[in-house]
Amino acid sequence: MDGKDRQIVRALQANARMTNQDLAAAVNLSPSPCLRRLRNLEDSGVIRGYSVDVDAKAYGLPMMVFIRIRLERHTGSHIQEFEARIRAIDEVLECHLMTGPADYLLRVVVAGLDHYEDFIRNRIHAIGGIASIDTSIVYGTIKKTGVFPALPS
Amino acid sequence: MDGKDRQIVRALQANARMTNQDLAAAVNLSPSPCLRRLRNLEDSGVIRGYSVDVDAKAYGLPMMVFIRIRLERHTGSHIQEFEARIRAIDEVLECHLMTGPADYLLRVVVAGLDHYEDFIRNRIHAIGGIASIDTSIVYGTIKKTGVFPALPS
DNA sequence: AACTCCTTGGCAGATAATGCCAATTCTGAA
DNA sequence: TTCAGAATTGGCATTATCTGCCAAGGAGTT
Repeated sequence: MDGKDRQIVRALQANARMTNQDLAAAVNLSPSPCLRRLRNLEDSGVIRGYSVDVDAKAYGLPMMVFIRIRLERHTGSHIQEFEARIRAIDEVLECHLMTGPADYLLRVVVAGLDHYEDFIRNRIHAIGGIASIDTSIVYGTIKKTGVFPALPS
Repeated sequence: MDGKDRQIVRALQANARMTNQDLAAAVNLSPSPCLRRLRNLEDSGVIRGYSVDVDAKAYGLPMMVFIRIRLERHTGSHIQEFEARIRAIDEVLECHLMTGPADYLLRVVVAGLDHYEDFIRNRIHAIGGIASIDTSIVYGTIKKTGVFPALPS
């Protein structure tokens, strides 16, 4: 992982479907070594996968919610159980373990308030062992980028 | 935006660099109409762009932080100023306007505690008009997916 | 039933990906 | 400084993919 690899990463974060030729041009390499570096990044796990940024409202999921959750017990088995259940819920796009009063922060997308109520009642509360749930609904997104800041190479 | 478009979206969210032929096979279309649908989704803005999921630690940004910010004043000009300044900060990958006691939720990546202190002092506090800042450091990520839940087609 | 509109599938030329090999650059040691 | 070894690069040829065009199929309407 050197400066060139970081350049490749940032170029792809800005447009992951650019052709290898364009990518090579963007980072001042010829296509061959550029592709080899890319495969290395993929094989070594630095690049986890490629995704697409979709307008959730247009797709049919107009409501985005952040949820902070605190558990009643922090023993290993309760944590394992909770995390496994969370991973299995399709509406949960992200779940992070954090410092602070809440244990977890979840990012969730739903089709509306009805769907959200159903989600909380039948998916989250169904897990059990939850001490508190704190919901914040997203009004709007000021910024959303997948491009990392440049590092002093 | 019909069921087929949603299939295309989810397939690409799972692997945005798959070839059009593979995508077509995955959604039971031939390459031609599949590509046309894809171009439609791109041109209509449903697809905002393509990105790559990179291991931030391997890249050199081992620390991820969520920050909740409340403003002192909520007049239009203060809000515009704050949002414009936030958009210009490379370390801020996401910024959402939310319900609840905090106005904004930011997702930030930094190279370490020193970098974070510099970020708060010289980027965030420099904006002015901020009533409170509440930091939560991410210990680990339980789940992170770009794939939307399927909708009743 | 006939018409129209939208979507699809196949074909062909243009474009891009990728394995191989020689040439170059870089590194470390004498 | 000089040299040897290793890693990286660039070019080429083959293979695979993309993409515009046109005719065919299907759904909905009058």
